[in-house]
Amino acid sequence: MAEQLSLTNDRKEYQIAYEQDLNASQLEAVIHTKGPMLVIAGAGSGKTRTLTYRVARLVEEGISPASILLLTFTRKAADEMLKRASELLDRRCEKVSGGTFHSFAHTILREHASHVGYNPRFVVIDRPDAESLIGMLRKEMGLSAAHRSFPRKKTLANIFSKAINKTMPVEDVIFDDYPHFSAYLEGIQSLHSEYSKRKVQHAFFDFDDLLIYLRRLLQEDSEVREKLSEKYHYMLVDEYQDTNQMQSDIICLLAGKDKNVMVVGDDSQSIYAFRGANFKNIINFPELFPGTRIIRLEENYRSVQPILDLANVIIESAREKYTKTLFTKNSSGTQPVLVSAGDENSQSRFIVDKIRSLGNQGVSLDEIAVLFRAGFHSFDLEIELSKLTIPFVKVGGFKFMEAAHIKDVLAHLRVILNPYDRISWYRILLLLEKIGPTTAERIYEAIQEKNSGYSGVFDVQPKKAFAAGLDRLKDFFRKIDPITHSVARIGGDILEYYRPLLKEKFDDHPKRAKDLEQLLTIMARYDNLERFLTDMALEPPNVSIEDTFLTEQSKDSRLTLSTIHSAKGLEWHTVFIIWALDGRFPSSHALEKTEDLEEELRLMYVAATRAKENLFIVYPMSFYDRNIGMMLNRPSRFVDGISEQILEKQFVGRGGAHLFMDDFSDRY
DNA sequence: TCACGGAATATTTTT
DNA sequence: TATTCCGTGA
Repeated sequence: MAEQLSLTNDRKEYQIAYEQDLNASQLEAVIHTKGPMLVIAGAGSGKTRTLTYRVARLVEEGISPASILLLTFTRKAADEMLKRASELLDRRCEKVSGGTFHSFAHTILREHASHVGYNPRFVVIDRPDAESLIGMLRKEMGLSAAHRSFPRKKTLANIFSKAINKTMPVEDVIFDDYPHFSAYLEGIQSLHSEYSKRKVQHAFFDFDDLLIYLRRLLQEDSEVREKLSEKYHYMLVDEYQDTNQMQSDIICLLAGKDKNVMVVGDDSQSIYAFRGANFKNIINFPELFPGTRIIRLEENYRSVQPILDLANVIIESAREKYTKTLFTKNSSGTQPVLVSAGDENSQSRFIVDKIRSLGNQGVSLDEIAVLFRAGFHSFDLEIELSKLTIPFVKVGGFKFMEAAHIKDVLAHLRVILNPYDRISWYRILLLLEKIGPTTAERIYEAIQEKNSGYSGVFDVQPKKAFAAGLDRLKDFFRKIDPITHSVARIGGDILEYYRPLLKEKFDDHPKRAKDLEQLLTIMARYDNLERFLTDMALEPPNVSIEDTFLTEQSKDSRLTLSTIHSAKGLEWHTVFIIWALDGRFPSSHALEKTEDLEEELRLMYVAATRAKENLFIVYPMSFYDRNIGMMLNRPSRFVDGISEQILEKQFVGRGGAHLFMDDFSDRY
């Protein structure tokens, strides 16, 4: 404390007017210098602002930017904060190390992987890659043939990842979350160990491995650990409620002796427990770091009071939490409404009608969002919106990097760097006419036998059926030279080779060809192939496929459809939450376990606190869910029975009031 | 062995 | 909506 005072007294002149720009609690967090600190930041309480100012403050105090490490969950978040800090202060802030846990792990491991016995030339594989590897193994091991309902590869990847992230054996994950697969326990376990083995063989690191290996490195190599904790003398961690055990361990290991760790989060907004996040990390932090200063940010700068009142009521029933009550100085505003619609379609039509009248009041489409529990909940609404040609974006939908055609192109690049990459060879070979899994396997083996990198493919003797296709592939590989050719040049060659295949494979090839052009522009920014591929896995450009296709003007005014998960941290003038039907939200999957139900509750809280001015919570009055064979007809338990004073009730009949839909399309 | 078609299926997913 | 999976015929 004394030290801190002297610091502030010594240098009275600051470029930034901290006292003016921040409220009392924010200021307290920002000027804190030494020792651990936990900031409990309620929704809309200026969390990002606080982090940004603190980065600037540390730099202004004379701390070297390179010794500050800012860890976030998305690259975008880190970039954004550092950019803002630079605008506040000066360009020194750009030198702060910032990024995701995964990209940080990647950087460290590239340098030190060999210290713990790993191949430093590892390849980072993303989720779909991991899934296809699992899919291949499942087939090889004959598991799907033996049992009709053996889990799908996607499910398997989920199970494996969950086991890692929750630090649990696979067995327990199945027992807890997938009891219906317990009959296949043995098969799943042997598949899992095979998967781990193959990853090591191929030097594949999946996302989880990055964290595991980093932790292991820090645990086992004290020299590296000390070097790093010396280097990153100040750590700031965002969204701490969504960290898992591994991430918390990593922070502890890095904290060094001064423990200048600031973590920021909101336990009430923890919504990733299903994949291993442990919101108790936030509650345990002060125990882990004795002497932690705890600061609460409770003043909300986003929503009107009636919305906060509802949010506070919703979260009140959470069992384990840091208590905080959001308030705002903005006390006016309209009440949130619970809307009961006839059926799914009248729910959709209610939204459409409401959007129309909001449009008349001058609220543009990009200020409105429709939020839901699961991706497919918006299908009916999407149809309705398309009918009326109302432009919308669905976020959390298809990712640019995960599209088949993009992955096809990347596969060609990957085998150049890593000729053992079985996933990519399969992908490349299966594109060719008359080559199926069996043939692909044979060719792959033949390539490996030569042990001469990707040029092993030159010696493969093709059968007549696929000779033409394979010859084209060989020609392509002969043409390139990874040493002298630029990334973009190789990319160009791939495209030339791939275009005919693209036309064969996809009906919508013109659209996809455009995506590929875009990919080529991205490649042009890289001079290192390895770098490019890693970035594509770890920090893919955040464009959805449709985005590349839209004109600039239609981009600025589109309605947002989003899962609640993808809406975290965002805000809109008007928010609709649809399918607020008990059994859908909370999901019927979550009804059995208290923790699961609690997470659903927090999800509702997150959804509600996205709204600035208007909040509509909508549900169809009755809906038959064939999966559980039940009629759902009660509103979500999280909003049912809340008094009219907090939550107004409305009814919309079947069909809705639908008068002026013809001329609607002209309006946007 | 491969290609194709149709049916079944689906919680959420920053990396 | 869009994938994934399986059965069928060539």
